[in-house]
Amino acid sequence: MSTHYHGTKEEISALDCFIKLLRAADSVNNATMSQIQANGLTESQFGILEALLHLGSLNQNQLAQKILKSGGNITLVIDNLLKHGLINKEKRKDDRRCYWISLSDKGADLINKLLPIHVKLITERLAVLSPEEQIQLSFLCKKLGKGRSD
Amino acid sequence: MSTHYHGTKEEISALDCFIKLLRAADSVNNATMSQIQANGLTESQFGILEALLHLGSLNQNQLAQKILKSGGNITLVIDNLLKHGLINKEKRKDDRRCYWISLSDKGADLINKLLPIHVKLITERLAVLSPEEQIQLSFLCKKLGKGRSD
DNA sequence: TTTAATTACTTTAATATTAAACTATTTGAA
DNA sequence: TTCAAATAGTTTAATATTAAAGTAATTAAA
Repeated sequence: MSTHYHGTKEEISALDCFIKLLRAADSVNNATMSQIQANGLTESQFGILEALLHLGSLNQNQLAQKILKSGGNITLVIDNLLKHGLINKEKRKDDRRCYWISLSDKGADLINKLLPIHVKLITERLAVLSPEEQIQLSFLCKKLGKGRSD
Repeated sequence: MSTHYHGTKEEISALDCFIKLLRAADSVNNATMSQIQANGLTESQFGILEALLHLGSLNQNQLAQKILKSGGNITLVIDNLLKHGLINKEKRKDDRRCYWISLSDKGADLINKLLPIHVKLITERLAVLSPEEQIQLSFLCKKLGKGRSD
């Protein structure tokens, strides 16, 4: 257990920071999952409903960029949301390559019901940090996110 | 686009912080992916090889806890690593419910080759933060991770 | 010692996820 | 105008992921 790779101070600090970052993100995210699952949704499905609520009708490409998933993935998740009657999908008249994806009444009801609880869960979880600490964390994360390759 | 849910200041701050946290974690993580994929591994496979290098032989339960995945998932990923000849799996003599999972020579060579590059990629990515900022971020993330439900 | 509870792992069914190859449509350039 | 390139979405093949139900082995309790 001590023959393997050992890093410099810089590397140890970076790795430590990285693993804590992953765990923290995972941890807060997990706090929202039981709510979502209890309502028969997956995380991706919830993400799409949320985007549609905030942004109105979108095509699949726009959704893919919003929730950072591949086009093929969106096709499938949209399909599952359709099966559950939570969204509408209609071919655009002005560009027949695209579809307008929008919330159905049922979908709008559901996401409007879930979102306040979702926000509350996240807020409670983040409340272990003071307002100043939250601003600090946002700042540091923003800096890290800058290197995005998409 | 303005009929939907609007939160309190506290909620807005928490949501903003949360989304940035997710994006940052995703972003740094993605920086390591091409290395891993270019060597024919998935992220989970890499995680298991890494754990085995650091900790020596483990059973599947221990691996599941290490990489925070379900037991069923471990069964599958172990199976795929076996197909690639990267690990060994042998029934324990003292407890025939368990298996010892360990690195094969091929697996050890691979992870020993990849890990230094992996560490370098993460360190470079984290270098946008000063040492003090990294300590700050670790501290804040640790606080957030405390609420883990596992 | 026999049986009940626990533990380790597997299997199944459903969904997710991606890259890559593909179809259909639109746009733009010769 | 015509055809090449770009764009939107689908499909396929491979892997991941989980919860829940199932099998096998061990432990503990009656």
